[in-house]
Amino acid sequence: MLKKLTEEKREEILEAGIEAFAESGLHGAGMADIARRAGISVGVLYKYYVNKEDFFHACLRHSLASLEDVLRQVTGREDKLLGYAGQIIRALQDFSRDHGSHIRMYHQITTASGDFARRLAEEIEGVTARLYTDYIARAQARGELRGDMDPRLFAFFFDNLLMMLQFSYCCDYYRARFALYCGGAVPDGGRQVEAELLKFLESAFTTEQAQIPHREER
Amino acid sequence: MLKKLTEEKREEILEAGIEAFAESGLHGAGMADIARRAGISVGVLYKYYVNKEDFFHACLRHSLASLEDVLRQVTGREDKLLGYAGQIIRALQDFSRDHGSHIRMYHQITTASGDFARRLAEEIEGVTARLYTDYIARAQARGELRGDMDPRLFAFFFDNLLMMLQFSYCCDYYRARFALYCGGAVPDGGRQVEAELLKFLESAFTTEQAQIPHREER
Amino acid sequence: MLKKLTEEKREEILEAGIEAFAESGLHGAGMADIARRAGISVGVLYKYYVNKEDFFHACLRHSLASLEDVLRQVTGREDKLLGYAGQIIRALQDFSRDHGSHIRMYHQITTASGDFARRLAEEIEGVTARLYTDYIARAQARGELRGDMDPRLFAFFFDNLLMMLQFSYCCDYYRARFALYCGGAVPDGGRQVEAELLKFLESAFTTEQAQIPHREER
Amino acid sequence: MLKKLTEEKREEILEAGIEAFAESGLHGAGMADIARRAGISVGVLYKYYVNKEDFFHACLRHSLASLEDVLRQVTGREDKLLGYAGQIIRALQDFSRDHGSHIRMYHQITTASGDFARRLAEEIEGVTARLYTDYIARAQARGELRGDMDPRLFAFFFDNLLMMLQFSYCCDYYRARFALYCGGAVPDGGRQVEAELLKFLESAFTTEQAQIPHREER
DNA sequence: CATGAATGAGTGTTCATTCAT
DNA sequence: CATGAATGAACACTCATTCAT
Repeated sequence: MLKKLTEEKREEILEAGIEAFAESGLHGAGMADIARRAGISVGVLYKYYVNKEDFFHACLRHSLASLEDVLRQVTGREDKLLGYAGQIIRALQDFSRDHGSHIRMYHQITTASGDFARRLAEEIEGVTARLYTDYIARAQARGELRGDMDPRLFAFFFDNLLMMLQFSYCCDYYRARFALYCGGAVPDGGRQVEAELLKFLESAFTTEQAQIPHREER
Repeated sequence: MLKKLTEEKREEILEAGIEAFAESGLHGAGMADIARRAGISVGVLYKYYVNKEDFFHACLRHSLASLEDVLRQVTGREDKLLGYAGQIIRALQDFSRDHGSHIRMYHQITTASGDFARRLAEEIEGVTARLYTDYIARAQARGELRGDMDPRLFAFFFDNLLMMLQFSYCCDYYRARFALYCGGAVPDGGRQVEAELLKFLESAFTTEQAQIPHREER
Repeated sequence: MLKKLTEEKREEILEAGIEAFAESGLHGAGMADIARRAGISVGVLYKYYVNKEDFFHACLRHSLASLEDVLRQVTGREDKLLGYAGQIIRALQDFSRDHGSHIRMYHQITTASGDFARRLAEEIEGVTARLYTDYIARAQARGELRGDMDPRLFAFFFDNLLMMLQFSYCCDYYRARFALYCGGAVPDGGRQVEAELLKFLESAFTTEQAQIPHREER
Repeated sequence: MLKKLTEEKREEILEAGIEAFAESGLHGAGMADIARRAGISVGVLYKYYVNKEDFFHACLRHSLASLEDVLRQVTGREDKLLGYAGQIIRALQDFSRDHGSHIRMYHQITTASGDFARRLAEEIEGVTARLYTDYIARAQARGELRGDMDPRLFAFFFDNLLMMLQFSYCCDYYRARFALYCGGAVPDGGRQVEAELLKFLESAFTTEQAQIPHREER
């Protein structure tokens, strides 16, 4: 669709869009503002993208591509859980540091509703959902993880913790919330957070409980 | 701030606001729409609330009050972790079912930025952050929980899992995401999710690891 | 649809719209300009009319109503052709003088195309087309008009002459064109034009030709 | 004004312009669209024509040239009214069939206003106005036409009927209007319309009335 | 010299907020 | 007091015109 735009300029425009959408959401971001950030005129946006929604999708696809790049490097090498999780955590921490606005945009996207939300969720989460579920199921089959868990739900919990970690690095609200727990901004480049999260995950994933405590109705 | 409004009408107005903000966010929700939902005129809104932001804050305070009611009932009785967590989970599941729009509004709020975000986070998360951190620290001191953990970070992880659970019950995006993991909507009234989450938490919180695996630089 | 607007203001708004559409056409006229002419804000227009096209149709209906008022007064009393035509001509001359912008708007409408044009033509011309055709057919049956004519086509020619007369009174282009024929603006309040047009029509409608001249292919 | 363009390309560009102006009017037609239709770039348009209005005038002059060609062939041979009118009608019918967009453009032009309208009217109608008025005056002097008419006004009525005929062949609105009178599209290549119009004209132009009916004030 | 990408003022439409009734 | 009509700034999107390549 793009012809004369250099790849560089194209990226600059998309990054400007991602920043705007990250700050204000799909509805709140203004095309004029995006153009100004990117150093172009509104006309250019409408030359290459049919409308705001189309441009938004282009930003999303652009961002997903770089996210997938990062994940590909990690998920190639099968590993023990701790190594695997540690690599993913550090990869996502890096991604958060370098592409905070992408994470913020994803977070904005989670406020979507209706069928639009469903399509976005599938587009964004589909890859990791399968990735994590499959890995965990395989590791469970190999006997590396506890047998008494539903791999799908545990994968879900795993991803939940990772998502919240990213949001806590990038989104103002979650950063403030993190500070409430730890009394300050994210410390020491995330080293300690990483270590504690790994502890948390290792125990959760590997320690089988003697028996499921029986609970009657609430 | 309110004078002649009956308490009943006041609640109706605030609930209408919460629903609107839950659907569309602070910026997206329309004052005229809110007035229509509440069966009043816009004039009334502006009589009792100076502007949209002020009204939004009133909605938030109203919602926080009912959330604190729920939590108070649970957190009064000190308990073993499993019992404690189980009670909270079920309380939040109930709250999600009965007040989905409140949860969705909280979620919308997490997209705030700047100092506004900080103040909101403190207002909303302050209570639970202290609650969870203190409980966990005390339980750890009693020797009920593992000693090799940072109680603040583990409280943070604990709250992360609970927040995501609530969003996964109430917000369209997270519901769709949950379906990607579990191949359908939230099942059996959340019984199974609750059970698995408790397993996850119990192991994470009680099982001490032999040694923290040493990791060099990324 | 209108509630608080006085009938007076409503008319003022519609007249402002008619003037704007008369000058610039449906596409060329600006809602902001119309609001300014009517002494209101754009918001009012959009409160009472869903969009520009809807407002345009309201203007058209308003204008057609006043046109039909004028025609009703004339066409009630059946008359000999000359009296009938004379009355219509004078009524339309009056209408042109008092509601020039309406005529100019009709003229703008004739530039429509596609199905939109068809619907407009039926809405605007349907009444007069039937009126004239029926009158002429009846007068022909009574033996007052020549027998060797197709009443529908002659009604069509009759209406053509009337339309052009109105345009020649109201539209700048046609006024200038009229001046080319008569060396000045429309003279003496249209008395002479009326007299000559009646002569033209009377002969055309009443004089039967000896034989239709036979013509072969072009 | 044109330099390197072949005559062929020049015509193609002007025809593309005429079609666009015919469809959408001076204001509505888009320069980019015109360039696309003509298979050139917008830059070329602005190389040879200073702006849209200038280009529009070039289109108009081009069209007038071909219209004058057609009229010249007819009006050379002086003839009796019926033959003269018949030739003109058929010539205009042919022109309408072959150059419908030209007629539609003329029609669009009639929506002009102010001094712009005056200049256009003189440019377009000047020729025929003089042509018809002179012919009729001469024929009247020869005793072929009725003596009790104003040749200028009768020429005006004559041209009115011809203009409307052309519009009724080419413009969507007038086509629909014609259908209201005759219950369908223009029939049989216009043969019947031509015959009836000739009847109408012959009687109107040749039959002298006994006395002008005296009319007092309305 | 042709191209068509870039510009940016202008248009239709929405919505927070005010204020006459 | 309550109402909801009126205001007007803001935003998505278009298109005549320019100018770097």
